[in-house]
Amino acid sequence: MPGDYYEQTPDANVLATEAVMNTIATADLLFDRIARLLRPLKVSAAGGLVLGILRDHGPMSPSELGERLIVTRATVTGLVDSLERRGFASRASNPADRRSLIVEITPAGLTVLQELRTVIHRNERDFMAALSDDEVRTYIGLLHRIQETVTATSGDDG
Amino acid sequence: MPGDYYEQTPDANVLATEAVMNTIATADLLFDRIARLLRPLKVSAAGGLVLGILRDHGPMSPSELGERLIVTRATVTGLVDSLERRGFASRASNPADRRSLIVEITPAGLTVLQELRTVIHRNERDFMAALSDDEVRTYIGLLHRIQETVTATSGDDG
DNA sequence: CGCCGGTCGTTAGGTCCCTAACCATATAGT
DNA sequence: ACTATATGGTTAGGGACCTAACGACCGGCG
Repeated sequence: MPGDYYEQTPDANVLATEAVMNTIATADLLFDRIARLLRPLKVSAAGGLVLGILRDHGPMSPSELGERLIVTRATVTGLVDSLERRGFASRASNPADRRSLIVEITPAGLTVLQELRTVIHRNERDFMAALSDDEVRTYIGLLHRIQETVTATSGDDG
Repeated sequence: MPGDYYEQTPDANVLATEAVMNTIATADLLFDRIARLLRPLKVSAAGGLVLGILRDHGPMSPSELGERLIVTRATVTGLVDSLERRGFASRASNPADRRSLIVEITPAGLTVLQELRTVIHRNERDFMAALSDDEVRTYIGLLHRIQETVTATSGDDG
């Protein structure tokens, strides 16, 4: 079914197409499973990511959060709004720069983060259960090389 | 940076975690590149997917489209709305079942689909350029096995 | 000192996706 | 035949993401 997308085009490279489609399909599957696991905890996957960064690297500005998450500042505004609403993070003004803010994880945030990590770890192992450790290592190596290639590709649409 | 998410939890399996995080990161990267390539054509990645299915398998109901895309009927409503607005697809009523509709690709849709496929194929090859054919085959094989495992995982959050 | 470009966070508006609820229609069970 | 249930598409509402533009503020340069 992924093949539905790209067929019957003269310069089609079926192998590359299948690889790309399957990468996206697999990630969607994993992301969906993780989102379902997190739902009872009232945190989104992105929200959990923010909490993890905040806990592991300490309070920081929305801009820095955006850089680490690789999302725009506008997106961070929404994510922090959501976390603040639920009491998992808080915003404080930065005395050193009146333009900027400092986002911090709250005690409630730390608690939920711990639960979240426990739940996810338990399942991640299951997701990769079909692969041996060596195969997982090979898999990760291939992903890294693809990432490098894609990152280097500025995107020639001509 | 993917490691930021899942650290310092007793039962952490670093290898599995890294595999999951990298899968999602790689897919995000690929998806983003594809979305950028498509933007000038005024079609979203999802919209392109719909056009491809419509062209390769003929007119069909929104429900069937949803099954093929693995998205809900509600999502299909929005996608078809968007395609219809741009003149790339059309809705007709199904004489055999008055509840249901038949979605069809228009000539303009066929044109844009052809452009879209050409642009994407050219780039897909580049994305996988760092890997040999054998490596791509190995990669696809690993993805398939992960997909099967994850699909089989009902999601035990206990 | 004053201006001017750059950065900070937010808002506005848009897309894709979801769940839940709705109405219209179809079909099965009695 | 009539009712119960299931299915088809839409709507309503929400979340994560984007781009573009805004007001507030910082820093450097003349």
